[in-house]
Amino acid sequence: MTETSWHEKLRARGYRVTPQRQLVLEAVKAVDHATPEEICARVRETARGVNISTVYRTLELLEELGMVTHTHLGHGAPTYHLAAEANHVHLVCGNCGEISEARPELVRAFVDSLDTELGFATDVHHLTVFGRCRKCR
Amino acid sequence: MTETSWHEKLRARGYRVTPQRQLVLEAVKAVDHATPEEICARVRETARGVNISTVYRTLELLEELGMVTHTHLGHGAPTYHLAAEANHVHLVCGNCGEISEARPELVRAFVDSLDTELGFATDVHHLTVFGRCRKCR
DNA sequence: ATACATGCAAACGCTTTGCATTATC
DNA sequence: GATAATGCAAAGCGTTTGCATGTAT
Repeated sequence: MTETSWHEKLRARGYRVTPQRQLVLEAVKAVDHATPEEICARVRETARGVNISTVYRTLELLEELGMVTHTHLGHGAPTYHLAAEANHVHLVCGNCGEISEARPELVRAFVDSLDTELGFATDVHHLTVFGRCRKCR
Repeated sequence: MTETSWHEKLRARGYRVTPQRQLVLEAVKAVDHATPEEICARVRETARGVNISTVYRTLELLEELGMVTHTHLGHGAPTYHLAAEANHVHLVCGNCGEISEARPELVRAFVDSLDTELGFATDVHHLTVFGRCRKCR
């Protein structure tokens, strides 16, 4: 998505283009798999502060617009990343905590069967698989 | 698992068999997919109270012993159920909130491929798939 | 000028922790 | 009797909300 097109997307829905919203989106691009706190910290490295509640409100908005998605990788805060880059699945090791990614091809058959057999449309972006990695099993 | 065998399992590890621990396990059996609060409430229907912090400590213990597992079905508190009954996968609709279950056969090929290709041993009990149900897509 | 967006602080829901008391072993 | 488990209350973390102020349109 180009710079101008998402500005228009905001305005078309009655939302405004603000520095904070641009900064948060930049931070999500820069720091993949970042928590709201981390995004807030990242913004503060380059610009004068953005409030944590603004970060939450902005992430909610960006998610509604389909620009970012979030995933729960552990017990704590969720992590956000660009929707465009979210075509993989996360594997989280319950023992060592390592987070790896599985290529989308590995998931396709599973997603297809949920669709054809149950009519369920999987949100692959949001899919996280817990278990044990090669080293820890 | 028989009544006596899990008592021995507790004692073998230096844990004690207490009324609270038995009540919490009974509640997990009785109310499938219950949150800690719900488990606490359920116990209070039949017995004199169990403190919420004891419920948390007990669920952690039962999970460590491999007797119960938990899953995050939404944004709120996790839900607990018997590990023995956890051979299905949860499908959560992000629109209407409906929670359904997929038979383990539908997941097997996916789990197998993660195993053979990446050496990752999936904890099927913990797997929750977010998306849109038939009615909401 | 008119909303919408922000910052701040307070409240929130869920969970964990410290410590004195109680109960199992 | 020794030690683990409980209850209680306070604190913790992540998140949401109300409201006055600021700012994009």
